Amino acid sequence: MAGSTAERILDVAHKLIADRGYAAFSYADIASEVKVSKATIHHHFPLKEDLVVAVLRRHRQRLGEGLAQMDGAASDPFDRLTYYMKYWEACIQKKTEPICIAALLGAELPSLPADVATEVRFHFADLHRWLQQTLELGEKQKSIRLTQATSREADLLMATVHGAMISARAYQSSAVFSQIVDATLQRLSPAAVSA
Amino acid sequence: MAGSTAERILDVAHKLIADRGYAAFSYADIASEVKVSKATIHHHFPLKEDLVVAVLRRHRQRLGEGLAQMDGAASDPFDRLTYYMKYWEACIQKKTEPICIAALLGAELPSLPADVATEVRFHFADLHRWLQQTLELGEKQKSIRLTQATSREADLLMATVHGAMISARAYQSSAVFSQIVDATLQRLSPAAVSA
DNA sequence: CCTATATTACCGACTAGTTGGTAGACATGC
DNA sequence: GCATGTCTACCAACTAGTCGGTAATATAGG
Repeated sequence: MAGSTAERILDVAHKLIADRGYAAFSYADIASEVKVSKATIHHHFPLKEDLVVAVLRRHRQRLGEGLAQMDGAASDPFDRLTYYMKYWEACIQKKTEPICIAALLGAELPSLPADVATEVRFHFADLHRWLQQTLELGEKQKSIRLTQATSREADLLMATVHGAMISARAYQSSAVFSQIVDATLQRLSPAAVSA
Repeated sequence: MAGSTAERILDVAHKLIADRGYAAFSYADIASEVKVSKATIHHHFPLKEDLVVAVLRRHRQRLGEGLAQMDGAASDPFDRLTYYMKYWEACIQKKTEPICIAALLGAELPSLPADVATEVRFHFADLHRWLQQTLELGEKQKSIRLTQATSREADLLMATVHGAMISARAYQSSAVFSQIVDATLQRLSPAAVSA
């Protein structure tokens, strides 16, 4: 029950979006869970688009903060990537955030309202930027081994993680995700060329 | 206008699912496009679940036929994988089938009716089986280079392709998909170890 | 060949319930 | 007084799904 009503609405909305995507959750669902009336939700977020955009903005801001924090905590770019992936591994395992909502909404993109779609694309751009920068630094410092241009490697990495989230859903197990993360990190590690 | 009414319904349903996922398309959408009444669709597919299960079954059957055909046409497992990926690349580029509906529905899994979810998981299992068999054969014949057990490599491959489909949506360009496919094939190729 | 009987495919009109969204009233606190 | 937050009550539009009925097409049996 922590946080303001608006924040609790965002929390539940985030959870429901992660579960069902855009179309399959309703204001009524949120209302019953947050224990406020539907009208209250409309007071804070007049349109469904507004609500989902707000959820995505918060998600994107948190991502930005998290990545910045990671950049501060770990000097080695390889470690940064490791932390990023292990963070998601923990989320999926503990089911606190079983999938990245931007990945889910990315799949549904053609049917999303324009401003929601824009916000989803911002997330992809943000994540791509961080991944590319991290890979580039790692390549310079020789702590990451690449075979493609950093931009392409960033795309490959992002796709792998998103796909792994979906597979974890399909298999109803976080093990696939862990294995894919481990294999990916091993591929990027300069140490173990053939172990 | 080719095919029976039931087939045309399945065609449009498949297209709409690929666009919007499960919840965001309606019988009315199909009715207006196929130019039959809603009641007609219910006549052929009583429940929405039935319709989507039928779409998935047909999709899975076509996949099976396509893979079997590929196994017959190409003796080299590496070529088979190449054909598989290039097939999707063409679909995405020409927008004939902009995404694998099983991947999209995989992301929406927690909110799907049980029998639809089961059918989605069948698709994952089928594809995994074929990938693993192909990788295993390729490893034996030394036409494919792996660093993990074939089952894990199959999971990695599937996740990469699915994630690449979502990225293509987000970037509104098939280029990302092509690049990811090329990088992946290069990684699996035994020839160019470092080019 | 010619009825009688199913079966299939289709439709307009309907139902019960849900959807996102609105209007207006009532608190609470600055 | 006025802004903020919340509520009940409401709405039009849409949802999946049903109903009763019609036309056409088989499939019989005599």
